[in-house]
Formats: sequence, structure tokens, C-alpha cells
Amino acid sequence: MRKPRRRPGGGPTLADVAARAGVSPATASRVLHQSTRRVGQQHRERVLRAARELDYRPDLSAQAMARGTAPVLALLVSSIDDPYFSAIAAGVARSAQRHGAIVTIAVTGRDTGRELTALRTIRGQRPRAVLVAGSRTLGSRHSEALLAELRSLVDAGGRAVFIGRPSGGLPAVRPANLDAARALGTAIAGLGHRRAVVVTGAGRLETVRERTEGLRQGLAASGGRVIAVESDAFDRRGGYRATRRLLANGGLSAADVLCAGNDFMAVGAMTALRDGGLRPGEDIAVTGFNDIETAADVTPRLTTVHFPLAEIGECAARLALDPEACGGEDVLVPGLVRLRDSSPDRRGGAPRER
Amino acid sequence: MRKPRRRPGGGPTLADVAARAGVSPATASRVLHQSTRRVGQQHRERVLRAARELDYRPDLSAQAMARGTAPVLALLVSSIDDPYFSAIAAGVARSAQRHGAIVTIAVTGRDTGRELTALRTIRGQRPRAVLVAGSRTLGSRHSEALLAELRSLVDAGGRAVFIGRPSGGLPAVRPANLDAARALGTAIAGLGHRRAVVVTGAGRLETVRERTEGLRQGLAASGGRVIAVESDAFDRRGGYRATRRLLANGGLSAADVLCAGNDFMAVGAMTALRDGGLRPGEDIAVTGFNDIETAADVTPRLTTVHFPLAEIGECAARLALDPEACGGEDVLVPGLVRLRDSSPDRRGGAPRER
DNA sequence: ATTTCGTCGGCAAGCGCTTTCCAGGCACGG
DNA sequence: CCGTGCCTGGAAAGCGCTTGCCGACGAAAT
Repeated sequence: MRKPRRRPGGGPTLADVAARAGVSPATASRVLHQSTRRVGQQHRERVLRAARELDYRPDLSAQAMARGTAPVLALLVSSIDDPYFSAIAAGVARSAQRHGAIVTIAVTGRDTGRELTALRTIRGQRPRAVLVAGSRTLGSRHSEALLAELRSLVDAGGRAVFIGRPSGGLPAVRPANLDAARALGTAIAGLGHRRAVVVTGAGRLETVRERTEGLRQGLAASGGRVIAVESDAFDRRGGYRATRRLLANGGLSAADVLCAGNDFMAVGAMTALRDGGLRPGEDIAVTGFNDIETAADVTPRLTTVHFPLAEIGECAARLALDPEACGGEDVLVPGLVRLRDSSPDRRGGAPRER
Repeated sequence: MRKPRRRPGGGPTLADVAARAGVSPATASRVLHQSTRRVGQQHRERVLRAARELDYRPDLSAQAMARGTAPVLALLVSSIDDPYFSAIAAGVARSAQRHGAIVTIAVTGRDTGRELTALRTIRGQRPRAVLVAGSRTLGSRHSEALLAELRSLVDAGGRAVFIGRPSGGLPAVRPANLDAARALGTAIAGLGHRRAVVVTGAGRLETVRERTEGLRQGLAASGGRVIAVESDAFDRRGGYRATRRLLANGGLSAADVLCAGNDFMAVGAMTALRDGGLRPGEDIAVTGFNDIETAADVTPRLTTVHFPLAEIGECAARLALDPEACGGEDVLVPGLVRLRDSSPDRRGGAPRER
């Protein structure tokens, strides 16, 4: 091409800065980018001043091109308008900003196929790191391909971190679902709610399994037990439907507590209970998971497990961006049981009649 | 540099594809990228096959560099772990994906200073478009700078669209707060709730002003009126605190309905009412705005105004990405009043005693 | 005084891709 | 039969930045 092309960037280039400072682009680059090479005080100042005067901003694509990698942190989530993921995203964004990285986000809708294509597109950006969030269904068809792609990225010098899902050898940071569920189980059984019905998502989901198993163990530790498990979609509607079914088939008649797989299901379940003539928190206790913002605002206030989701996101981003952070290891972030009105204390008082 | 450098991208390059197909890189580029130039069927197929066999993925930075602009849609939001913004983000992501654009997101925390720095960083990416979401406080110090930056981006061939905030001449898509508030006011006054107290955010926020004014007009249209306005933070805590103050100073004694500036404030207000011994929905009606996911899950279910936030995001993205979409114009997205239990019908029945 | 280093600037070679310009090749029309 | 277009393929010039290498210079060592 012979003629100057339009430059949508518009701004001044490094060459402009260098010219104004009366130095070579190489020197300008070394000043503006923390290089190992030292530059004389004289030149250094002139470059900095020129850059300031020109309001110079480096072209990230060009840098990426020259360096072979872009200051980009890519985040793959199943959905962004889900408090669980958006809380994680917030943490990731915060951490990324601190590391001077730009966050690009891809929404994959719990579809491993889309996950894969998104990742492939993303890789075109030569990102410094990729974070994959979202509970994966075990043994999905695309899992291997995804893992392979991720590994190839790592081989090429990038970083990959999983969030809240099995890692396949890659570093991961995840909520300690098992421990937290165990603690919750122990706590509610200790409160006198011994016979639990679990309303949760599909058993293929790792998260679902861990939480159910943890509840089982925790209840057992305090002399309680899980008397039934009902599965449906892992959201509010699923919680509603599953509970309706239980109501219909009498599955709840012997239960002291309904343990939902997450807060959304719990909320749905509470509505279903009311529709079925039961008073959640009084006729039957209810618990959730995640401690979404509104868990404390529903009536009765929901007993649940709080996970510091933003911190999980932050931690993952740090793991991915900070070369110091050693890789390959899994971080388990503990949860905190939040006992609230939906699981009142039944000890001492006479066993309530039903 | 004389020696080949490490290429974190790792993958095959266009040159590799061209070589394998036995054509020049120019031809390969023309095939792989929908160009105006036609390429012979023969060559076309060989290039496509080579690309497939090599699993070629173009380097986005290189493309951006050569073309002068990157297939990037940047989204600036005040916070991502807020259902309002995350719903918008979801719409944006969907639309962007359809247009083959990558979404990068920057969280600015309602701080115009950070908004500005974020935008400047982002511009280094030479994004195709920038979306700025978040209710802006009028007359902020950085507003002008932000606008200037945005305009310079537009001059350089990019696009800028505001979401839910004053546009300063740039295209914008925003919820029709005024109309919706008016409709809500009319509806609740029609239900018999005539004397309203408004609990809302700071008056500098455009959104707050519009909603309050709309309520005023709507109530008036049905013979009601706003008897007081109490401001505090535009979130749950603010709603709680403001309501406590009203409770303390008797500001609520003559009110039929408490109209909150958004659902979070409404939820906080309901809690405050309860703490003050009033039953929301029975002793006093409550309304919100936005129809967040849990608005229908609180007790009593919250009357509010639904805005199709995801569609707003989608619309904004389309406006920004689709060259066909004519710019410069503002799109107002209408809201839908959702009457629920928190504002029961008081017509006909005897005026309740307090 | 001469040689040996060590510093610091600048040159220039790319990074992978797009696009302009040019050169053949072909099919026409005159 | 030879010009005149038209069409397609390739060579090559960048896009803006980083960085390996070289050279020049002053300081330290001999």
C-alpha cells in the first residue's frame, strides 16, 4: 500500500512521541514500557513529557503483535445475568484492573459447544490468560476438546484457570461445596431438623453432587439423614416444580427441612410450599446455597451458605495473572453457614405437630 | 531481531495456510475474509481446505493492526454484580456475539474518573464501538472529558452509544423512566393509593429525577399526589435508612404508598417497615422499579415496573455494531407496570384503619 | 597512553495480516 | 489480427510497536 490509510485510532503514535522528544522510537519504547534496558535521565524525561503533551496512548494491538501476547484476561461464563457469575465477574474485573489487564467476556450458556467456539475465537486475541467458570457437566462430549485447547494455550505461554469446576489438571479455584454442605447439614440437624429432603439440580453437575453428598455427611454427623432427593432444573422454576411434585406425592410429609441446591431453588421451593399450604420456616425449614443478595430479603429470611464469590473471582484472576502465583494447584474457598429465620431452632421446644 | 521469537499464539499463520494451499498470502486473505475481490473457485477451495486442515485461526491483533480497528465492543458499566447492569450486559453479549464481536468489559464503580481512565485504556484497543452504561450524575467534572474522548472515537470511525443516561448528542438507548413512572403512578392511584411518599436516590441522578417526576405526574392524573420525598443511597441500605427516618419523623403517617426509586430500595424499605411494626402491602403499599428477578419472590410480591433490560443492551449493541442502524437518535424503551401484592386494590373496600 | 569494558542510542527486522498496485491472461470488438 | 478492457493472482508496503544487535562513547584497567 502506498498511500497512508485512515487510522481509526486517530491518536499519535510512538513515532510521533519519539520525534517530538528528539529520540528514536526504540528509546521512546524503552522509556514508556518498563524495559530492562536503562535510558538516560535526560532522554527519559523528554520522552515522558512528549507523551504527556501528545496524550499518547499505545496501540494495544500493535503491542500485542510485537510482543506476541495481549494484556487480556478472557472470562468464560455460562451466563452473566446470574448473580453467581456476575459476582465472580466483579472480582475478576477488579483483580484484572489491578494487574493492568483488559477483561473480555464470553457468554456460553452452559453449552460446551459454544464454550469451545468462544474459546477458539478468544484465542485469536492471544490472551495472557483464560478463566473458565461454570459448573461443568461431567463427561461432556466437548470437554476433551476444551481441555486440549486450554492446554495448547498453556503450552504457548498463556495461563488457564478454572473456576468452580473440575480442573482436569489445570489450576482451579472453587467453592468448598463439600465442606460447606457438610457444615450446613450439621448445623441444621443440630437445630433439630433431622429429616431432610434435598431439592436440587441434575446429578451430572459436579456442584450438585458435592452439595448433596456434603449434606448427607453433615446431617449424619448430627444424627439426621437425607430421606429423599428430588431433581429438576438448577434454578427457581426447577425448585418450584420439584417441590410441587414432592407435595403431590407426599414426599414431604415426614420431612423437617427442605434443603435446596441453591438459593434460587430455595426461593422457588418456598413459593411452592406456600401454594401447597405450608408455611416455610414454620411448618418446614428451608435452606439454600450461595447467599444471593436477596436471600436475606425473602420472608422468612433464608438460611444458606455464603461463598465469597467476588473473592473467588479475584483469586482466580490473580492466579492467572501473577507470574509469582504458583500454578497447578487447586484453591478451595470455604463457605460460611448463615443461619436465618427459615431454619428456626427446634431444640428444646416440644416437637411441633403437623 | 534476527531470530524467530516465541509465538505464544502458537498456531499456524496465514502464510502457512497460503503455502499449504499453494497460493499467495494475499489470495488466502481474500478467501478467508469476505473481500470485495473475487477469487477463483479453484483457489478458494484449496485455501478453505488448507485452513481447515491446519485449524487456522486468524490473529485478531494482527487483523486489528492491519485494518486499523478491532472487532471489539467495549462495555463500560458502573458495576457488573448488579442485576440491572448484568442484565444489560447479557443482552449486549448476545448481540455482540451475533455480530462476531468480542466484548470487553470495564467496571467503573460509578466514578467518572475511573470511567475516563477505563475509556482511555479501552481506546488503545481501537474498538469498533463503545457502550457506556450507568446513570450519570449531572454536571460531573469528568463528563466533558468523557464526552470529548467519545467524540474523538467517533471521529476516528468508531461508534459510541449511551445506555440509560443522558447522551450529549451521541446515540442512546434508555428506559422510558418518565413514561413508566407516570404509568405506575396512575395505576397505583387508580388502585386507591393516593398519598405517596417517594424513597429514592440522590437528586443528581437523572434516573431518580425522571422517576420521581413521572410518579408525580401519574399520581396527579388519578387524583393522587406525592406528599414527601426522602433521599438516600440508591440501593437496599439507602431504602432501609430513608424509611427508618420517615418512620421516626412521622413522615409515613399520612401515606398510602411508599414508592421506591428502585427494587432494591423497595426491599430495604419493606424490611424497615416491618422493623417499624408496619406490614408492607397491608398497612402501606410499596412499589419499586426495574423488576429484578427476586421482586416476585419477596413477600408481599413487589409491584414494580419491568424494563426489558437485556433487550436494551441488545438494542444498544445493535445500534453500535450495525452500520445500517442510523445513529444519532435516542431510543426510548418502554416499561411495563407489574401490579402485584404489595399494592393491593383499595377501591371499593372501606378505607382501612391505621 | 593504550586496551578493555560497560552503557546507552539507534538501526532495522520482524510480529501476522490487509490492501494497493501491477502484471499476465483471457475474451472481446474493431 | 491487434488493440482494449476486464478479471484474477501475486508482490510488497505498510499498520505501530518491541527488541536483538551494533556502534559510539566515556570510564576503568593495564
